[in-house]
Amino acid sequence: MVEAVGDVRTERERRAEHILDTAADLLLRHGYRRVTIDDVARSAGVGKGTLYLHWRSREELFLGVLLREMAELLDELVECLRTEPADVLPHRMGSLSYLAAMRRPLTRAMFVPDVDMLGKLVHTDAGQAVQARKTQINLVYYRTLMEYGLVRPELTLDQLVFGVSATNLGFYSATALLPSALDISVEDRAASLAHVLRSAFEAPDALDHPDLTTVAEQLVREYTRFRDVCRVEALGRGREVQASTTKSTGE
Amino acid sequence: MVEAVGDVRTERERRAEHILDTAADLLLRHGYRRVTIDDVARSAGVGKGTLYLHWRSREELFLGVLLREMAELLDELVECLRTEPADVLPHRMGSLSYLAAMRRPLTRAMFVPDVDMLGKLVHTDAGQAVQARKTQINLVYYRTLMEYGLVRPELTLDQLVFGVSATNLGFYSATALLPSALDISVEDRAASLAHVLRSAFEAPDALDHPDLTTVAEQLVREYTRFRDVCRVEALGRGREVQASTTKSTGE
DNA sequence: CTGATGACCAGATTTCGTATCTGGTCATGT
DNA sequence: ACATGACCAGATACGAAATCTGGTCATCAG
Repeated sequence: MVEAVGDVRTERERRAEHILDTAADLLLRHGYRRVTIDDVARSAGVGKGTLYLHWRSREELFLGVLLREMAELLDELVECLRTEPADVLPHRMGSLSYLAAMRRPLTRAMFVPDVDMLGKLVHTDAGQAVQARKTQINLVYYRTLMEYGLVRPELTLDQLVFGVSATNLGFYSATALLPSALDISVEDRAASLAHVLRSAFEAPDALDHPDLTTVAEQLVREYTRFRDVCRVEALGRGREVQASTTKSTGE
Repeated sequence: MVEAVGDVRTERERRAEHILDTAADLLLRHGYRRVTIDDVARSAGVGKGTLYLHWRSREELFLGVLLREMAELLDELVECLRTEPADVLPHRMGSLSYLAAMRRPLTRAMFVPDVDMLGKLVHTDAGQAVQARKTQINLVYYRTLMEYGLVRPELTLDQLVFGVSATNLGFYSATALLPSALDISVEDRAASLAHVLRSAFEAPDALDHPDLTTVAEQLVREYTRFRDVCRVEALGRGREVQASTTKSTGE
């Protein structure tokens, strides 16, 4: 087993971050379809092969960009939860997520979805895997809310998950699909979403719930963990050193 | 002016309906992209030119199919409203519409939207015009509800329109975009939509409102009128007899 | 004379072979 | 040990020729 020197590891990370910065910039300016590996390498000032030292394919590289974006978004949410525990409530979480996602072009494109910017990226198998992850963390969220009685007691978990997901989907898609949505400010749209989520899914007395802080802390823990996973995966595993020739038995 | 014998007019209509039947069948089986004007004419057993006696273009013909489908859907809703005035309430209307739309492959494709079946049809200018019509009739519906105090009093018309539209959009899109939606029956999805619409937009005492029957009747009138417009437009205006050469002054 | 028809045409679409581009590898250099 | 860019196969873009199809209208039937 190799215990690398701290410096080396950090250097790798810095480079990976820099490449992601470049890729994000190009992605934003030209769209997934038009940005080539060579473009990214040249703009980042590294050799093309170097990219493959971090990510196994073009797809993984750009997925890394998206993952890092998600991580930043999670950071924002965690920050909110820390300063204001009541933000765990579905209607607060919902509108905060909506606003945060809409503020960032890349996440907005991801949710809307902007086919011109991200193209087929989200529809690849790896892209679906990311979506699945998001679903998974959401499930944790819903389950926790339910456990602590913050949602309407008459709802089953399935009903909650489907209902909230469908509702959110509608508001996210509205930007692109409802022409009338353009006449309404983002804030008003977020407020509308909050209203729907609160009245349809939130327990009436949720705001006065005694365990609000506990739930918030628990969610902060979960989200932080998930954010870290996203961060790490964003930087790429590179080509796993596969002991092919030498049967290195751990030395 | 020509007052045609009743028979002739009916004959025209019968033919138009028959052509629409054929077109609908082909549309369902092969999709908009693949069905040609010749296919429809041949299958319907009429000359190609005959189609242009009813519709000005291929696009209008297939839009006719959709319009007739919408008319049938409206018929269903009107029937519900007649037998049960309480169905005017947003949550009832919402789930009834959802169920009716999902039951019919063509309307489902229209709402979902199934890009393979309808292709670019809905995105043409004429297609957008149909959408605009739908928006318009919806506006009438919302305005009426508001006028009679059947929706939450704190909501403005804009908030109501946007909120309900976005919510609906989410549930309609869920079929295609949320993988988890497939594990839930159509009825349960409709029930979920109803729950959201009721709790978010409906006045708490709406069910006991004294004017429910009046509102239902008014809506029946509006919807019937709209349905008739759809029916007529579905059969096509054909080439308007444009007195070009002869200045026919009624003779 | 009215109304239906299908041969006809221009423009759109598809096909298919060629040329270019690009993701990914790896021998080489540092 | 690690970074690099020349290199290659397969994907993609391109373009011209061939085919198809929406729409028209001269012609014909009743």
